[in-house]
Amino acid sequence: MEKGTAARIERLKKNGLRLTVQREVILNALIAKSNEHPSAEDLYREARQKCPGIGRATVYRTLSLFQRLGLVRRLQLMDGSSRYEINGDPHAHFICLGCGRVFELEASPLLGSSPSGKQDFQIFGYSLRIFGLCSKCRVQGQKAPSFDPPGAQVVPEQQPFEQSMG
Amino acid sequence: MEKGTAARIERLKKNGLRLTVQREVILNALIAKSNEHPSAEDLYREARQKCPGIGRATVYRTLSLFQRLGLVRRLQLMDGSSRYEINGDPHAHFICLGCGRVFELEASPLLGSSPSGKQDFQIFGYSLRIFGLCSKCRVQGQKAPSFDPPGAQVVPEQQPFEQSMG
DNA sequence: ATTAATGCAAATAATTTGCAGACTG
DNA sequence: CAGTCTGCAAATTATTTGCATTAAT
Repeated sequence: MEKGTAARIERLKKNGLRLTVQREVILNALIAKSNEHPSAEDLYREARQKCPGIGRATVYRTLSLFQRLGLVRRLQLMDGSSRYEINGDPHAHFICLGCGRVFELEASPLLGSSPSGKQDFQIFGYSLRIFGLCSKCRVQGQKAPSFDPPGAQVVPEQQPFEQSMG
Repeated sequence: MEKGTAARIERLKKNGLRLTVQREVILNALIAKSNEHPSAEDLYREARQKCPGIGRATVYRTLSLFQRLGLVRRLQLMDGSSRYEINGDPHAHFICLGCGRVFELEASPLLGSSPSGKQDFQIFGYSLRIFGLCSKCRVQGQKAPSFDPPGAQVVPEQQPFEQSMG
């Protein structure tokens, strides 16, 4: 059994949910691949290795369940697709617009104070995604693309455009 | 012509793109509805008022174009759907898990320092979404739901589950 | 035994694409 | 005019759902 599996299965049982082969296989796939931030499809393919008859619907249902249990966290990419990771400490993500890889930023570089007591809102959680180019995708000495000013959430597609207002 | 339209149309022309009725209508719909954070479908319906023959494909293509031009910003909700807003100053969003409304947090309460010089990454932009309940959706005196610890990106669905590891 | 969970296939939903014709510069 | 844009409809993609069957407790 993979590391960390036991406590998580506990959480299933505590809620009167059943432990099935499929759930265990998906959980283990998640644990094994968490830092690769797999898609549902990735997990489906991985799960199939151990459990060939498993269906996509089960993977989606299980991921949704795990999410509600707080076992996994869903991360949405800019293209609308979703990636999953085991729910550990909250952290920010760096998403490379070049290769699409997701990096974890342990220290949450942007976070000054914790999110509480603001406005009239009751805050449960947050998602901080930082977009840019990783070292491999960044060509040395190349200047920052002009199409994507800080604050914009732009995915480059075909040719970048001129943006200056002047 | 709506306020702010002129400068934005400039940006179109600067890039050798054509100004069409459809683009102008969509731009104006965006300017008018920006703080409601409309969906593509919302904008499609709005655009239809002024331009009945417009097709959804045009709305999507135009939004994608405007995004690449830096005119609009796309915000993804937790259910995977997208909302759009005119690209002004970068700011955080508060997304109410109760009613689904999106609020702007001008001051970006979580942001301590600016995102630069970290790791090996070249940072273009970021997206900070905070999830919780707005004042209307929060029942006075009701305790925070147990299903969603800070850092998790969980949408409540049906019954919440117990999460404690103990 | 009960009743939740699964697999399949069909249904959704949101968005994208191919293409012939319409319109802008 | 030339080339960009549009509308339509069909195609994609990711995900959800209905239902009969299987399996966990």
